Amino acid sequence: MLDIAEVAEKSGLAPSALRFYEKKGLLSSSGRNGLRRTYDPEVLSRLTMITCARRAGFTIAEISRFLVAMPGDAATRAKMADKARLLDEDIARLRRMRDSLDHAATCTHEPLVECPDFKRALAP
Amino acid sequence: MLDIAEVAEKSGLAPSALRFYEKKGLLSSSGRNGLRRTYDPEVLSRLTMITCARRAGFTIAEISRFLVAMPGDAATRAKMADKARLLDEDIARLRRMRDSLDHAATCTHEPLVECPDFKRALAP
DNA sequence: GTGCGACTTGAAGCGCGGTTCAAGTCAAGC
DNA sequence: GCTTGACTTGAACCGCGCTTCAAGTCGCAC
Repeated sequence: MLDIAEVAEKSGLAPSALRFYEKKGLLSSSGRNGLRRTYDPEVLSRLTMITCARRAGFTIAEISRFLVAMPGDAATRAKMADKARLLDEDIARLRRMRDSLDHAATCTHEPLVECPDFKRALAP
Repeated sequence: MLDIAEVAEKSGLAPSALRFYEKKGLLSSSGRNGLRRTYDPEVLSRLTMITCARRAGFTIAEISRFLVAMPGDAATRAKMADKARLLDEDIARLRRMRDSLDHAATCTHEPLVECPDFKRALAP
């Protein structure tokens, strides 16, 4: 069993964030030692997932809905597939942005914002 | 010349957002008709860029720094290249998240969060 | 000249994702 | 038993990216 400081250190999250996630239903401490939360080591992989999902642009509320999903929950499954398609669009957008930035870093247009290559890449 | 309502409609942004961007230095109205802002049609492509950059995760402050970049500004160029490399990481993360969601949509593990395939995809 | 309505301003408010703070509780070491 | 210090709580606060609101100003039609 881990205490909150250990989980914070291993997950890279602040203790306040862990308590915040618990209040929001993303996380549960597995028990208490007195007042103090104790955590099953398994929470670490859950936190990895949560952090990854957050960085992919999911809100706390979305993540908490997905984390309770069961195989029989067709509606949630469908939403996951929908989200995957939205991520496809995000990925395409980020790729264009990256290519524009790569171009911008060497382009000699003055001012940069007027470069036709730069603009074309961003406004398909 | 366009007025704020026209720019709002064509750009898909709220008039309040246009005023907000102007206050933050991302945008400038080209003049006034009395009190009212008038816009050069060229702002539309600038807004397209801004919206794209926002959706790629850039903050207002970052975008405004990039938009004033000149070819001679080596420091800003370098930052653009750095940002492009960060986007590479974001893109990789989003791809993993998308693949996990695609898997999750059909996986029969109970509960889903325990599926080893799902976890492996998210925690490389 | 007198409405009307779409604009103007600054200030306040909101949802998100937390952090910070004050006050209190508890386990462990002396 | 008493201190110490890491935890606990709820409430207040923060930065971001806007939106909303109240009060005021203007162009234009009548």
